[in-house]
Amino acid sequence: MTIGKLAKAAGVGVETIRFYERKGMIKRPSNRGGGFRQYPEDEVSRIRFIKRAQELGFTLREVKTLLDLQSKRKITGSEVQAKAEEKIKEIQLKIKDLKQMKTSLRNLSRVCGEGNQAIRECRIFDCFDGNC
Amino acid sequence: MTIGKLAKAAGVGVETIRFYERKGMIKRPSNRGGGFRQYPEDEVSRIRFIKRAQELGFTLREVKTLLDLQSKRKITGSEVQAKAEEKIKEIQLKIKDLKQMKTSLRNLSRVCGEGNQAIRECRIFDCFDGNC
DNA sequence: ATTGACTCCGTACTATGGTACGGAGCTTAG
DNA sequence: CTAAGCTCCGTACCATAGTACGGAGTCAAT
Repeated sequence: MTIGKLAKAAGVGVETIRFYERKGMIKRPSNRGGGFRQYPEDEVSRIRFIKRAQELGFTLREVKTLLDLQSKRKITGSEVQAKAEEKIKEIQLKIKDLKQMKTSLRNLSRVCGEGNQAIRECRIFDCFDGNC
Repeated sequence: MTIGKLAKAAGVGVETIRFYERKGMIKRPSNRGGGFRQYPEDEVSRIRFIKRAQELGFTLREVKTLLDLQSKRKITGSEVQAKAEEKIKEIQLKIKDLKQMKTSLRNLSRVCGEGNQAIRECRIFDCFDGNC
């Protein structure tokens, strides 16, 4: 498939794919005679993987390390395992932080929601400081 | 207090404060004769609020709307509440996705960890798609 | 064979959230 | 009074993650 088809199938722009290529996240195929990139069908899942991982809060740099795990075929399983465990720890921290945020926001919501009058006493600063 | 004192007290750089000023997140005082900004003590909590809200996943633009809510004294608590609830929903989705990803990485780790030989069959994409 | 759609490339531009620079003016301690 | 140190301002720069542009080449269909 051409770059345009790939982009459409993966739900991104053509330029995004060239951008990922420059970042070393996808390799350049260039089979077609005229210099046009010709991608295998399953490249779609690679792009989708990138987008999915991004949604989950990984930066492109981080996604690249995940992708590199998979593409180097010489490494041992325990190397992949180690990187995966590392990433799991990061994810656990992220979840913890997000839960903390949620609690703060709930407090804010609760305190501010009491009484539908104009606000006098909703001290947004205090809520975010953990004082309510 | 001068801009330097404020910056230090709030744990940010002087330039950051000028940046927030340009973004309309803090108003300019300029009491002192020589044109130097002279801030009231409690400006510190405003800056801290901005940093904290950012940590909680708000963009500066979003923080600004929260600050604007607070400075216009006419708004109802339910407006703040609604914004907070919206953010909570976003956070819950993120947590859900991260948990999914953690599971995927655990599977990846398990599958890849079996045998310390070179890898052939460890398919990271499949793991992220929930296929293992 | 020509047209229109697609692709090539480098470069420039966008937004976000700052950080750094440099020459000038102000302030304050000695 | 002088010198250090803080502040002024605009502007430029950084990383991240793309998006847009424009002239040239290519492909596919009529």
